[in-house]
Amino acid sequence: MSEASAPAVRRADAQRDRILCAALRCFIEHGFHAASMANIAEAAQMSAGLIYRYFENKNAIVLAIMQRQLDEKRALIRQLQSADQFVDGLLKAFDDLCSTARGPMSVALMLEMSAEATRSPQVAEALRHSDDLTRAEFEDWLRRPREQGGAGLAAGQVRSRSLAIRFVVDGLALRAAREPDLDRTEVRVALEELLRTLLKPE
Amino acid sequence: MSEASAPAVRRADAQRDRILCAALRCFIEHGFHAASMANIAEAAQMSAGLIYRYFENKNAIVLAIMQRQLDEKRALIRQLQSADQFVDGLLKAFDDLCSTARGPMSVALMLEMSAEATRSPQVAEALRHSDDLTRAEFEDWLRRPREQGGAGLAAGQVRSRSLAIRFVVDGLALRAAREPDLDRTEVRVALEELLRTLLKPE
Amino acid sequence: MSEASAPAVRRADAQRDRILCAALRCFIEHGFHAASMANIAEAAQMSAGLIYRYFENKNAIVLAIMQRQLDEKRALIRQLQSADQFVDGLLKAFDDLCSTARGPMSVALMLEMSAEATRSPQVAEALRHSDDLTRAEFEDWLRRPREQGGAGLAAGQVRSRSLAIRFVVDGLALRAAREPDLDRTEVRVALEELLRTLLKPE
Amino acid sequence: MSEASAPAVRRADAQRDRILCAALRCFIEHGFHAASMANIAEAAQMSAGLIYRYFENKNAIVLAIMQRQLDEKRALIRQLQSADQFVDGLLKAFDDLCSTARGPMSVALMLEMSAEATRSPQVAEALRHSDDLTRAEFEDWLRRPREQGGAGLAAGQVRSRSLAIRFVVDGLALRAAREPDLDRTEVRVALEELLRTLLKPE
DNA sequence: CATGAATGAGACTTCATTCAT
DNA sequence: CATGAATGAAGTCTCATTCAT
Repeated sequence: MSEASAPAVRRADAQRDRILCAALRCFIEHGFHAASMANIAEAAQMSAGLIYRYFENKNAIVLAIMQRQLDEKRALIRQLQSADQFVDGLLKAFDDLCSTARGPMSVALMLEMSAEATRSPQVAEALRHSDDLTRAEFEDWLRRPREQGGAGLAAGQVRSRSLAIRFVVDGLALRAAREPDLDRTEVRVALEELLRTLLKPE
Repeated sequence: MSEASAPAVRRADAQRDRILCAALRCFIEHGFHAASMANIAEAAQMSAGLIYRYFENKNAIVLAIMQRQLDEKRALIRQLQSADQFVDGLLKAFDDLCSTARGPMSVALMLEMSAEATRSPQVAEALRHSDDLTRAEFEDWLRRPREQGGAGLAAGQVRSRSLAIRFVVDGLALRAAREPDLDRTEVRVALEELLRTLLKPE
Repeated sequence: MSEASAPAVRRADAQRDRILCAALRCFIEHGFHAASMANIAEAAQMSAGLIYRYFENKNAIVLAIMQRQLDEKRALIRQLQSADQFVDGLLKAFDDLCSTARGPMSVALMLEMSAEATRSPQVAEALRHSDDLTRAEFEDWLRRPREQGGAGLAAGQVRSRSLAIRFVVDGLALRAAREPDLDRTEVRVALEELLRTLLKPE
Repeated sequence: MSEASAPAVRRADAQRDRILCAALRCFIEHGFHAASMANIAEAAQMSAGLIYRYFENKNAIVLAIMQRQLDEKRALIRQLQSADQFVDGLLKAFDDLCSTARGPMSVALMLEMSAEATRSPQVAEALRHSDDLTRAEFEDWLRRPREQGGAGLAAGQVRSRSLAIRFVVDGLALRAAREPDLDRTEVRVALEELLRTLLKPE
C-alpha cells in the first residue's frame, strides 16, 4: 500500500503546489480578496472544481499562501546573516522587494497579512509563530561568535538589538512598497548609519 | 441665501462625516475590500442608497478614508517632534497603534494602503504625496536649532537621518500590527539604541 | 372664488407645462425609460418632490408627453395640406424630423410610443384616437374641392388614398430616424413618384 | 478532441439560443429597457448568473437580439420578391406583424431599435448596415428581368423606386403596430394603388 | 407651496462553491 | 480524477416616490 500510495501522495502534493504557485501569482497581482477562484484555476491550468479536491475553500488557500510567505520571509532574513555584508544583503533584499516580478516574496502580501492579523486570531497566531522562529534564528546568529560566522554580540545585547534590527528591516520592507524607486545610495547611507552600532559588539 | 444654505451645507458635511466615521469603523473591522456598502450603511444608521447622495461610489469613500488616514499619520508624526522625548513619543504612538479602539488612526489600514499602492497608481500617488509632506516637515524639524525646539542636525545629515528614522518609525508601526503586546521596556531599549546616535548632531 | 382661483389654475397649468417641456427634452435625449425624475426636475429647475404635486407619477408624465406628441403629429400633418406643395411639405417635415434639435416633435418618441402601443392598451387607445382624428381631418381635406384649398378627390377614392398616403408619411418618418442623412433629392424623386397619382383625381 | 468538444460547443450554442429566445420573448413583452435580466433568466429557466457565462452583459444580449431582428427583417423582405404577388406578400407580412405570437419578428422591437438608433451610434451603425444589405438585394431584384423572376425595371428607375417602396413597406410595418386590426381589404386597395405604377417598368 | 433628504425595491453583475457527467 | 455548468447569495449602484421641514 505504501508503494501504491506514495506516488499518489506525491501527485497530490504536486497538485497542491501547482495551485499554490498559481494562487500566489494571482494574489500578488490582485490581492487576496480581489483574486477569484476562476483566476487561480486559469493560472493553474485546471478546472475550478478540481481545486476543491485539494483545498477546502478559498480561505484555506489564502492561509496556505500566508504560510508560504512567512517561510519565504524567514528564508530571506536567514540569507542576511553575514555580518560583514549585512547592509549589502538588505539592499539586495530591498531591490528584490521593489520589483514584484522577481520572486515569490511579495511585500504587498506581507502587509496585507499583517493587517489581517489585527482581525483574524488565526492569522495573528501564524504570524506570531513565524516571527518567533525568525527571531530565535536571528538571535542565535547575533550571539554566535564572529569566527563561527555570527555577529558576536554579548548575550545582554542580543534581545534589544534583534528587536531594533527588526524595526529597521520591517521599515525597509514597508518603504519598498511605498517608494520602490527610492534612491539606492540614500538607502545605503541610512542603513549604514542605523546598523553601524547595532551590529558591533558594545 | 447664505443664512438658508449654511445649515444645509452643515448638514451635508455632518452626513459626510457620519458616513466616513462609519466607514472607518467598517474598514478597520473588515478591511477596505471586505467591508460592504451595506455594512457602512448600517454602521451609519442610514440606507445604503443615501450614501450615494454624498459619495459617488464606494471607491470615493475608500479614497476619502485613505486621505484621512494619511492626515492622521502626518499629525501623529508631527506630534513626535520634541527631541528630548522623541522615544517617549514613539512609545506612546506605539501604544495607541496597538489598540485599535483608541482613535481614528489604524495601522491595519495603513498597511493595506501601502499594499494597495503596489497595485493602484492613484493610491500610490496619494501616499507619495503624503509621505513627501511628512518628510519635508520632519526634515525641517531635524534641521531647526535645538534652541528653537528642533533637533539641530547639520544640513548634510538631515536627508539620511530622516530616511533612517522613517525606517524605524514604519518598522515600529508594522510591529504594532503583528505584536501588539510586545514588551514596552524592550521596545524602549531598542528604540533608544537606534535613536541615540541618529538624533545627536554628528 | 373664481377670481381667486383663476390665477392659481393658470399657475398650476404653467407649472405642468414647465414640467412637460422639461420632460420632453429629457425623453428625447434619453428615451422614456432612461430619463429619470431627477433629470426632469433639474431640466424644469424645480425639486423632484414638486413634480408630484402636478403629476401622480412618472407614468402620468409619460402619458401626457405622449399626448403632446400626438397633438404635434396632427399639427404637422395638418400643415401638409396644400395639394400643390404636398411633396415640399413632406420634405420639410423630413428635414425637421431628421434633426432632433429643431422642435418638440421627435420621431424617436413616436416610434417608442408605437412600440409601446403593442404592450399597453392605454397607449394603444390614445394612439388610435389620435390617428382617427388625423385621418378624419386629412380625409376632409382630400375630399374638399381644389378651389377651396382641398385635394378634390372623389368620395370613393378618399379612404384608400388616405391610407396609402399615411403609409408613405409614416415610412418617411421611420426613415428619418434610421437614415437622417438620406439624400434629399432621392427622397424628393421617390415621393413624387409615390404621390403623383395619389393626389390627382382618378 | 474535436469529438469531445463538439457536444460542448453544441451545448453552449444551445444555451445561447435558449437565452436569446427567452430574451426575445421578454423584450417583445416589456421592451429592451424594461425587461430585466431576472425576467430573461426566468423565461430561460436558469439562474441569472448563468446567463453571464454566455453573454458578457445585458447589452450584448440586446445587440444579439437586434441583429436577429435585422436578419429576420431582411429575410421577410427577401420573401416579398415575387413581382406578381408583391401585394399579396405584403399583406401576409402585415398579417404576421400584427400578431406578435406568430414568429420571432417583432415590429415593436424594430421600432424601438429605430428610436434607439437616434441615440446610440452602435445601434445606428448596425441598422445602417442591415438596411444597406436589404436595399442592395432588393435593387438587384428590381433590376432583374421578369423572365428571371425579377421586376424588370430600367436601371435609372431602380434607385428611386426602391426608396419609394421602402417608404411603403416601413409605413405598413408602423401601421401594424398602431392599428393591427386595420381592415385587410382597405390595406390591399391602398397598397395596390401605391404599387401599381412602382413595379411596372417606366 | 416647495424642498431635497431619505427610503426601499430592484437593477445588473460577480463569485465561491457544488455536482452531474 | 477531472470538468465546467449551474446556482444562490451577496455586492454595488440607481431611482421612483414619500415626507418632515
